[in-house]
Amino acid sequence: MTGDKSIKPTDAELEILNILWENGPSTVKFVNEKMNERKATGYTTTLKLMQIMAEKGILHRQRESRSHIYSAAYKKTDTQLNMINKLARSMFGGSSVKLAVQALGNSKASEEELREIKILLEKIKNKQ
Amino acid sequence: MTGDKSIKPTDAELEILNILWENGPSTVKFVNEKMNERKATGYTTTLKLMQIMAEKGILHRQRESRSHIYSAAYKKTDTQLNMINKLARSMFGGSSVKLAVQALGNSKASEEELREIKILLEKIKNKQ
DNA sequence: GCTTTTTTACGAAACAATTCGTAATTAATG
DNA sequence: CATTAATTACGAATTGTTTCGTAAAAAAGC
Repeated sequence: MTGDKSIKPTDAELEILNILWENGPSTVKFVNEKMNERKATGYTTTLKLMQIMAEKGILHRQRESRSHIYSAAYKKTDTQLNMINKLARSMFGGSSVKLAVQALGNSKASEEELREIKILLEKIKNKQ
Repeated sequence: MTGDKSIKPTDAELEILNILWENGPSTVKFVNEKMNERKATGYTTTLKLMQIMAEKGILHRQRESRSHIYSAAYKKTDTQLNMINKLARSMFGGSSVKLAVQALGNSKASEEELREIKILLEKIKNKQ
C-alpha cells in the first residue's frame, strides 16, 4: 500500500520537503540557503522546523562530522498520492478520478501531455 | 477568473462547507446535526466555527426570525479548483496536468469514467 | 590551548485552529 | 408578563505551527 496514514505536512514543512526531494540529503545550512532564495527565513527557524519534522518522523537525520544531514522519510510520489487522496476524500466524494477530471478541465494541456494521458488511459483500460 | 486568492478552508471548515454545499443555506442547528452524524461535536463548537467563517467571508449570514441562516460564499467547484491549484503549486511544480496524471495513475477508473475523460480530452484538444 | 566560527539545543513568543462552558438574547407558550 | 426553550455571543483553554533570541556545544584556525 501507498499508505493512507497521516502524512499531512504543513505549508512550511512542504517547502523543506521539496528542497530535500530535489537536492537529496542536506544540511540545515543548505536548506536554509535554498529557503532564502524564495523567502527570508532565519537559520534557527529552519533548524527548529527540521528538528520538529525529524521528531514527527517526516525527516531522517544522521550525524555527519560537525553537522547533521537530513533527508525526507517519504518519497515524493507517496506524499503526492497521500495528498491527492486526502483532497479527493474531502472535496470529491473520495473519487480521485473526479479530481483528475476537474484538474484536466481547468488546464491547458499541451499536445504532448494529451498524448501522455491517452497512453495512460490505455494502460488503465488494459489493467481492468 | 476562477480566482487564485486565498480560499484555504481548514479541515473543520471544509466539513461545514460540504454540508452547506450539499444542503443549501442552513441553520447552525441543522449543520450541527449533520456534523454529528459523522463525529460528536458540541453545538457551540459548530456555532463558533461558523461565526468565524462568516467573519472571514467564507460564509454569508442572514437573520431569519429567531436564528441565522448561513450559506457558502463560494461555489464548490471554485473551491475545488483553488485547492487543486494550491496542491499543483506546492507538489507538482505548478502543473495541474501532472497532478491529474498522478491521480489517474493511482485510480481504478471505470469504463464509464474512461469514456468521460476521453471526451474531455477531445474538448481540450479542440480548444487549442 | 585560546579564540572564533559554525552548528545545535532550548525556550518562549506570536499566531491561528479547535473546543467548550457560561452568559445573554430572543421569542414562543401558557 | 413570566417562564421556558432555543439561539447567539463571548471568553477562555487547548493544541499546533511558525518564528526567533540566546545559550550551549563542537570544531577549526591561529
